[in-house]
Amino acid sequence: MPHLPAPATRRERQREATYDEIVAVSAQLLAEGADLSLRAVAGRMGMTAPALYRYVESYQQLVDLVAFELDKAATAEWRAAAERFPADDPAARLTVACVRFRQWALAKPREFALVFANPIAEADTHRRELLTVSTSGHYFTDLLGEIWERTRFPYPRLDELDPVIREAVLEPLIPAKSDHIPAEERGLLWIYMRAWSALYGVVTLESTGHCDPRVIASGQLFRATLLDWLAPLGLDDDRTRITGILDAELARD
Amino acid sequence: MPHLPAPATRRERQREATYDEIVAVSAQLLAEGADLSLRAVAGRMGMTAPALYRYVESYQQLVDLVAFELDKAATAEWRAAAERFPADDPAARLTVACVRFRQWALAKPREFALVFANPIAEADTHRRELLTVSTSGHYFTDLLGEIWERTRFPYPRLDELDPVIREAVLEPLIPAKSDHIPAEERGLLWIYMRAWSALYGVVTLESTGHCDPRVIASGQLFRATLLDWLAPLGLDDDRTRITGILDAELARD
DNA sequence: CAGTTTCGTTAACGCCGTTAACCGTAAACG
DNA sequence: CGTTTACGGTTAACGGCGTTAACGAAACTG
Repeated sequence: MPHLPAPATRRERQREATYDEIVAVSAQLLAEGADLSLRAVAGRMGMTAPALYRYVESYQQLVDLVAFELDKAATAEWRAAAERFPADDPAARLTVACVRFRQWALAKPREFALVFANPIAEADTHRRELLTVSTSGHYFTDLLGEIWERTRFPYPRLDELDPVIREAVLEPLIPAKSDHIPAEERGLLWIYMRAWSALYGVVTLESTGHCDPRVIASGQLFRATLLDWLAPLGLDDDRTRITGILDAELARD
Repeated sequence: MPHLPAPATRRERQREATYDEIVAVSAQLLAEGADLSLRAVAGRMGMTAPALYRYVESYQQLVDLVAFELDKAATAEWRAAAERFPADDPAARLTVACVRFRQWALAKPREFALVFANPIAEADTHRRELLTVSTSGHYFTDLLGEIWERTRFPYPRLDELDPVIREAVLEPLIPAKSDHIPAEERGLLWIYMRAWSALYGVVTLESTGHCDPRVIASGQLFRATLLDWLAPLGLDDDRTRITGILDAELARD
């Protein structure tokens, strides 16, 4: 689905194709356990390394590009899996998406590290921007919003929030991100941050392996973390149903 | 405090000193923002890179060694700060230790990544061992145990735990770790894992910068995460007092 | 003292990111 | 249409990396 109508000139089409190939080859390298390097990518494309500098201005930018695309592709996978449940059941969808997120992180720890554990320096504005356009972030935020529309779970009013947090939810770094949420409801974003922090924590812990492998294999830590969030999201009534979906999804490998 | 009485022979003493210098120089390099490399370490010691192979069998092992020692040193710092509160106030000590852990992670993200975000492959037994001897892990476990001795907060009985988790808490990977906890009380370790996962999550999120910098600066995400754990640890009565300590410690930079 | 182990050296291999100089060809333009 | 420009590639080279091999001196051991 080409959202950009038609890249007009032939050169631009070719260039776009080369970008796609760079990403594809990079993903392939990572999947094989090799490490991502300009020379390896170029080599597999039948080019020499310096040629890649026509497309990317540094190794770090290649990493960023690949990370962004991996995030996009992975999110599409989770979304597809979640859509086994109807659109009016966002709680079920979020459950499935979280499990798939974890399974992706466990199955592809190198990719996960690239996308989610890649350190971003304080000053680096460019990479921060990429972060705020994160596809997965948008998806999880949307699901949380849809849940709220149904359960109306409580979230802090703006005047209850710490001033700095208030500012941060009112004017996110990239405006486009949450334009659709009216100012009075921005307290929702605080819930999102807190929930994301919990999810991120347990998944990163497991994906990087800083944990007893048996505990990881059991999935209990992840399960318990997710269940803790049913109540805050107003899903107490759905508890047994969601738990069933969660366990079924975990069992699916 | 040399726990090994006297390294006996002169050679062994020299060797030990060289190890210490390797670690010291490595820490120095990291602190300067340079990256850790065999050549850089060797160079600064007035040696050539291959010489380091007499002490370490690979670059990864150098990283592990340095990570272990950084963890030890950092834990000593947090412990020293926490000991501003008396031994019979483990809740206050844990609060301070957690804040100091976070501040260390924010001030030295490279060191934090080395110690806590370094991916450990499933199969790699050697590195797993190092992990289970983690100094910081011991310290936090101990503090949690001391809190339990006072508040007797509830934890799952062994027969309530998932069988895999039961096995994991009964026979930790390295036995020496929690010998002092009687079998019936091993459910405590489950609480430890859950709390550690939450702490690890928010600190990793902040340290790697995958977050709005203003949110990080405010410390609110971290604060909220910690406060959520007061109730489960039976510290509801101490809530205002602990909150005060937490805020004071956060304000201390 | 002779023999052996320990700890360092130099040289070299094959990677890596990055830069500079160069060149054919495809697009853009008068 | 021919000319010019800019794009997308090349080769060569620099400095840095982890790692191995061959070698030597100095320190311990009997």
